[in-house]
Amino acid sequence: MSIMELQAMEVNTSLQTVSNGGSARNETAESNSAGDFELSDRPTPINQDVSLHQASLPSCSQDFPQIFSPQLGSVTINPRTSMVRLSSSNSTNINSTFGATNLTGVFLPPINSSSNNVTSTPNLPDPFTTLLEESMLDEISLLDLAMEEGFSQAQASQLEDELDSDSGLSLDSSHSPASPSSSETSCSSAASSSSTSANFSEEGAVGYSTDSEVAAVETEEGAVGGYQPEYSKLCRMSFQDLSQFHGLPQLDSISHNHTYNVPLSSTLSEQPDLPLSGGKKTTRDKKLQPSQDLLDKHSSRDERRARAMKIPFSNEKIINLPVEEFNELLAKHHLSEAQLALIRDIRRRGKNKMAAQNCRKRKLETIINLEQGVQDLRRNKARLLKEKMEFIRSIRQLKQKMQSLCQEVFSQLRDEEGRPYPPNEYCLQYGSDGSVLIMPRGGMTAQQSRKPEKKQKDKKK
DNA sequence: GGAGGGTGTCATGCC
DNA sequence: CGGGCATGACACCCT
Repeated sequence: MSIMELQAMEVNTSLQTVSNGGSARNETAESNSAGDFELSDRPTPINQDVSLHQASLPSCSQDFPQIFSPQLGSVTINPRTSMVRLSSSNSTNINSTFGATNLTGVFLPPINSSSNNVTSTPNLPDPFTTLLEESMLDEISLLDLAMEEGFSQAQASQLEDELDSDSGLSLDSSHSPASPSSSETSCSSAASSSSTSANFSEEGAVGYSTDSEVAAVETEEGAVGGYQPEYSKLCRMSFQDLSQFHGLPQLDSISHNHTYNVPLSSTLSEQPDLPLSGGKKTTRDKKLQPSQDLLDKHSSRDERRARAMKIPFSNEKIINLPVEEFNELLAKHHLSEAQLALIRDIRRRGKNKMAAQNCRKRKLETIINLEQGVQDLRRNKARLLKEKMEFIRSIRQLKQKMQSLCQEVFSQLRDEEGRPYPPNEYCLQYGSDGSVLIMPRGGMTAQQSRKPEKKQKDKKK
C-alpha cells in the first residue's frame, strides 16, 4: 500500500545534461547509493550487456509488498550525454527495498493502455502479471468455491459488494453464505448445545429411574408435541432427574411408587411363567387386570417381577447399592435361587439401563458438538474467503496505481533528440545496485528502431 | 399402517 | 474372575 505514496510524488522534469559521458559514468556510480532511477537516454546506445545482466530477475520470489516500498522516492534519467532527473522532495534509497528487481514488468504499462481499466491486466508483464494472474485465478477459484459452498450468484456478488464496502466487518454466523438455512438450524442447536452441555456437566449420572418416572416424563413430552431438535432429546434425558419436575402441577397426579414391595396381587400370580430375565415386552405383560393396572401402570417389568417373586427390598436398592452392601443385603435375607437370580438380573438390567441412557446422551452430545464444530469451521471459512476477496481487491487497486505511475514515468522520459520512449518498446529495469535502466522491450525490435547502442552501466545513473 | 424416535434389553468387549 | 461400563443391535412402544 505504500506505493500509494507515489501518487503524491512530485515529479521533477528538469533535465540535467552531462556533457562528459565518462564523468557521467562516474557520477552514476556515485549516485547509485541515492537510489535514483536512471534511464539511459538516446542517442547513447543502450548497454545491452549491463542491462541484460541486470535483467536477471529474482523478483518473482520477492514479497509483493516490498515492491511498493515507500523508499521509492525519486526517478532519475541519466543518459550518457544527458540525464533526465525525476526527483521527489524526499528522495531515498530504494536499494535495500527493491534489491535486484526487474521493474520491466512493474513499470511498463500495457501497450495502448490509456486507462486504468482492470481489463488491461493481462498485458502486464512479469512479475506483476504473474501476481495478478494468480489473483484472478484465485478469485475465480474463490468464487467457484463459494458457489460450491452454496453461494448463489447473487450471494457471491453480494459478498463482493460487502468487500467493496470496506466495512471490515467479519461475516457473522447468521450471515454465513456457506449454508444459510442449515446455519440457522445448526446455530440454534449449537446454542442449545452449550447450555445443554453445561447442564450435563452438572448433572452427572442420570440415575436410575423407574418406569413410572419415565411415564411422567413422557406425559410431559406429550404436552409439548411436535418435533424437537437435539436439545429436546437431551432435555428429555435430563428430565429423568425428577428433581426437575418439582412444582409441575401436571405431574402431581402421577404417583411414583418406589416401594415396589406392595403385596403381589393375584394377577401376577396368574403368570407364573413370567420370564426372569431377557425377553421383550409381550402382550402378556400388558394383559393386566384393571386393578393391577393402577398398581403397575408405571412399574417396570422388573418391578413387577420383583413383586411377583416377593423380593423383600426395592429395585432401587438392588440396582444402586454398592457391591458390598448389596451382598450384605442378600445375606441378610434367606432368598431362593430364583429370587437371587431375579435380583441379579434386575441389578444387571438396571445398571445397563442407566449405561444405555448415558451412552445415548453422550452420543447426542457428540453429534451436537460435531455440528458446532462444523458451524465454527464454516464461519472461519467464510471469514477467510472475505479476507481473500479483500486482498484481491487491494491487488487490483495497486495494479491500477502502478499502471498510472508507469504511464507518468514514460511520459516524462525523452531521448537526446527529445523523442519520448514508447512504453510498448521500452521497459524499466531495476538493477541490484539501485539503478534503474530503460531497456528496449523484446530486445532487437526497439534497438533496430532506434539505432540501438549498448547501454553502459555507469551511464545509467 | 408405515415412518421415525425413544427406550429397554441383550450380547459383547473392555477395564 | 466377577463386577461394572460402553456400545451396537434388536424389539417394542408411542406419536
